[in-house]
Amino acid sequence: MTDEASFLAGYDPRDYPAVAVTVDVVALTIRDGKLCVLLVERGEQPFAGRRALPGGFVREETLDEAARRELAEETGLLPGAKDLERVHLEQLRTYGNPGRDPRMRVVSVAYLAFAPHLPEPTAGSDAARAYWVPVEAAGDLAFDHDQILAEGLDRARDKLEYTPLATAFVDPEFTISELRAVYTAVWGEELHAGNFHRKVLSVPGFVESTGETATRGGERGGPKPKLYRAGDATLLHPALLRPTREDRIR
Amino acid sequence: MTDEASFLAGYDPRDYPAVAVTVDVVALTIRDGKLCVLLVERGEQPFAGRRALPGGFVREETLDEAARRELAEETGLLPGAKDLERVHLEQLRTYGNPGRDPRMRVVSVAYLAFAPHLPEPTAGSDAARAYWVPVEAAGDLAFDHDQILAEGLDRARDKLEYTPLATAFVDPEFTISELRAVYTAVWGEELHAGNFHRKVLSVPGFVESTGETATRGGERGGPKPKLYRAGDATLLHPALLRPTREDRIR
DNA sequence: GAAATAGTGTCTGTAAGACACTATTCC
DNA sequence: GGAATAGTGTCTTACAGACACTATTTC
Repeated sequence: MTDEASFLAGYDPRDYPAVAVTVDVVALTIRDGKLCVLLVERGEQPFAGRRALPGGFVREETLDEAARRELAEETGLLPGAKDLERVHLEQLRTYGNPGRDPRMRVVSVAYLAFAPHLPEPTAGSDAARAYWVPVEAAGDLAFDHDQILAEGLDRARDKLEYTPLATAFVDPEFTISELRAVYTAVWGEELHAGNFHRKVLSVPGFVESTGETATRGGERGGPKPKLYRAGDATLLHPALLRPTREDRIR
Repeated sequence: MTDEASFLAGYDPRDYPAVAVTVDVVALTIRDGKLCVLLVERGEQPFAGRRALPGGFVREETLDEAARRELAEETGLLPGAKDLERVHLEQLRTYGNPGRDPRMRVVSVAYLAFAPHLPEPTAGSDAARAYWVPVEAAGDLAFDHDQILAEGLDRARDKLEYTPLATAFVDPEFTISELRAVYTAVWGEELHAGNFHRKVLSVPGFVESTGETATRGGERGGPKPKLYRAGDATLLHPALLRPTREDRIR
């Protein structure tokens, strides 16, 4: 019993306690100036009728592919659609406490998705029960999804500081004000417009000018702003730190 | 078929492709001024004889517990030992590409462990083939463990900047020089002793003085340094940034 | 015209890094 | 004594945040 075949035989999955692997997606976008998360209303037990993060079982695919597929199914976007390709996806954390799903042992790999304004998902059949909910109104989710959402929000807030993630929430061409609106929506804090403007332009590779100007000013007045697109930086240096809160340190 | 029992029945694990869930641990420590990782020599197929990260199947336990148990088994430390409790453990990332294990679909939750100098693991039977290896000599591992190790090292280097993680690598009472030695070992860069000293003391909650002084100076001379212990900060503010390297930004 | 916004100028306090220097200890 | 280290002082430069101000645009 030393050849490889015997070891392969020795690892019959039925020898081990059954574990299911799922992906759950914390998909964030900004609608009407508010940070929103994509939720689905569960039609099945357990937690039937409760809201939950979109997710499902992993198939013969990578974990990343599973997350993007689930997101496509729940938003009603076609796999391969331009909108979907622009969605930034990254792994958040894996949740696997025994008992987190009453049916069986389920280990869930949570993903974080950042999207510019996607259409309201009403088209596809799978997506019929999915909708965007402002994060402050997104409590009381099924399973341990409250915790997953909370950690996803923390991660998103952190990453705005030291990565150009905010550009994933806006159109390919954007104004500095639109970018600032992302920060205020995600952080829930007002930022000084003038200082923010200078700061963004001073960070190498954060944004680059398109040379163009918007066709009109703001709805309530103001000059036509210049347009920018995302630069080639993957890290912001120096970082764009949010106002320090003592309680984040201890 | 609308009651919960029928749904539970509907989720018989044998309806789904078999997936195994494991934990793998990137355990880091500093020995002789070098950053080292705990590796095991595999005795079984696949990859028999190759070095790999310690790990194993998840049982009826949380993922965190599984990681700590695996670490205990491979280091030969007793579960519950003081040394083991002082090890800082955190989840790194989950790896689940199809084909990463030739036997079957294996999804591995990788953990990062930071330990002060643990004994060389020669005692227990499981630990007989485990040893600490300087990270620069730790290439060519089994499975996708090279990638896991690389991402673990990246994470460790990042976390030294903005968390008091370095204190997890030293004894409960330590000198500023010992702390600096952690930074130089993990970052692989020399740091200016004077500026480092002042910086560490200026960050609120990073270290606190014990009031004591070491019983003797350095091996090659120098005054008796003061002793410190870890403070109550969970984030360093302002952060202790490593010398900026352009290539980390793009 | 009134109100709002884009973008810039300036000042202040804090922090990082370079360099210098003293005092102390080990060999 | 010689060499290494602990710890502090000082100077320069960079940056964050506060505040002010002008120019431009919408209603």
